[in-house]
Amino acid sequence: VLSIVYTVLEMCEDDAVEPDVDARPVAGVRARARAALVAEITETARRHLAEQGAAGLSLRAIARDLGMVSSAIYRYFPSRDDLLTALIIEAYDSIGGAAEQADAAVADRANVLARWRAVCHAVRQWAKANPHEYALVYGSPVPGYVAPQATVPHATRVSFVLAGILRDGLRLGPDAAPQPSTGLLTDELLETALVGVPEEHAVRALMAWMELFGIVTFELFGQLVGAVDDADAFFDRCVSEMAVSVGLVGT
Amino acid sequence: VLSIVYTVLEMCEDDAVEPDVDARPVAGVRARARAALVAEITETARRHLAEQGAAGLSLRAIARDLGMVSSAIYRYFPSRDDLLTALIIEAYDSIGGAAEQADAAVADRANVLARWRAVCHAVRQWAKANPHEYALVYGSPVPGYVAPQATVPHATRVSFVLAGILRDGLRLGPDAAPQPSTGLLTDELLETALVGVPEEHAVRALMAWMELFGIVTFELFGQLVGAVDDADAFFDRCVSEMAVSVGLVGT
DNA sequence: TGTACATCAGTGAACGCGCGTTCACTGATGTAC
DNA sequence: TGTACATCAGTGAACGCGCGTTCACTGATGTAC
Repeated sequence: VLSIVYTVLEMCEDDAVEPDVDARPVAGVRARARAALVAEITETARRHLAEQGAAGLSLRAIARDLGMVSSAIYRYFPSRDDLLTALIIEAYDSIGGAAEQADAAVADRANVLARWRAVCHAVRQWAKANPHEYALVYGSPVPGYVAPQATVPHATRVSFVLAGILRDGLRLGPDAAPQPSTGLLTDELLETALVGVPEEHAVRALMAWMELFGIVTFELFGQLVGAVDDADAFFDRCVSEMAVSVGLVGT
Repeated sequence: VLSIVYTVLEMCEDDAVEPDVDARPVAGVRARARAALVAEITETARRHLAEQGAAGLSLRAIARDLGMVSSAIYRYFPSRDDLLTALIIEAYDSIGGAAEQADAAVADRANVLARWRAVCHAVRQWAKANPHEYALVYGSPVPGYVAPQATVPHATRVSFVLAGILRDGLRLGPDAAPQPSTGLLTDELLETALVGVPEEHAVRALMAWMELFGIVTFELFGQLVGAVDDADAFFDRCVSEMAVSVGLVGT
């Protein structure tokens, strides 16, 4: 079912990896036109998502916007759900990229507190700039839709950034030995993102991660109205508190 | 617009407050039939919500279930949004009631840790038992719908329970003097739920509140798949950690 | 290099379904004199 | 107590709109000999 999506990803990579695409202009004219249209459809869908949310996403409306007939979309996406999957992956990559960029922008790699703060603020900024994309991936599940396994690596990018900062803060090299299984967390987690992190810190790391998204979600979905005056300052304060509880700075 | 909802609430109260309703059987036969039907509609809507989520909520389907014509619903609810409002209020009251009950069930009122844990677990249990209701109030906003002011008091019930426990833990009487405004939190909050709570504790209380719902949301919406093995034990551990960070128990 | 065939993009019509809301109307229930 | 009138519940048809998906088809683009 997802073959199209994979095809798209492959094509995008092809475009990026193959610089001399003009050297063979004959072959793949159709393929390139196809890739361009897939991109155009996804982009239009992304715009509709941003404007009206996932519920208002309609193949017909997208086709209308592109000046084509609705059935033509089926040449590129086998169904609405596959288009949704493409958008979900895009959203995860977008927020994940924002987090990675914010982390990388801190020159002093040893300043884990600055990196932590940068990433948290980047997540919040991204969410505020893309509320519907955020709701698509971190809000209520779309009814009747189950995210395919292919989305997972994209979904974990933010957590890997945060975990990396924590590991740097704890001075754990990439060769750290995995901690014994705690029963609470999966071996998968303890052997990848949180490898070498003691259980106590691992749990608190997960908590801070959920807290970060809990705060962003509550602010974005309007649950803080009437409770918080200065949302920016409040969030900054929360980020600092979380940095302490996660062990990045001493109390 | 919400007059119907108010009418419903009034009626329900009337039924509860007035025990000798049979003493005046003539007057209000129509009114009682009306109240019964409003209740039936809301109940059917609640069932549909539980089964298919807010997106699948349709006046026509509800009318069909009740064996009446779709336009008849408009005798009781002026629009779909008003029905949604009724459901939102019901959901908030349901989870709020669950929290209050869990708190009240702890006999030893001085054992604030036990009360804290009981309420947190009640919130999670309610969410797991009523995922669509939870998503309705704590998930993505329903597109095109803005919650009227009337929902606010129902929405705050859980937070009042948690705040009450915190205030008991800090041994603050009901006559505590409000703390000076911090600039972060609203005066409204500092003068009601968190009256007398020092700013440091107030911020951490809000954080724990958001964290609680962040955890429940992530678990419910599937974000923890692959990271957590024993969800029950993990949640319990989180609740204990939060109790510490909020100042209910010493480290 | 030219031709025959296969592949593919896009069309247009249709299927079958759903929805919220309005409106004129019938009949029953309550109310005032 | 009985009658005239007003209120209200529920009907049935209609408006106007949307959607995802299928299918037979045309015409253009690529491919193999």
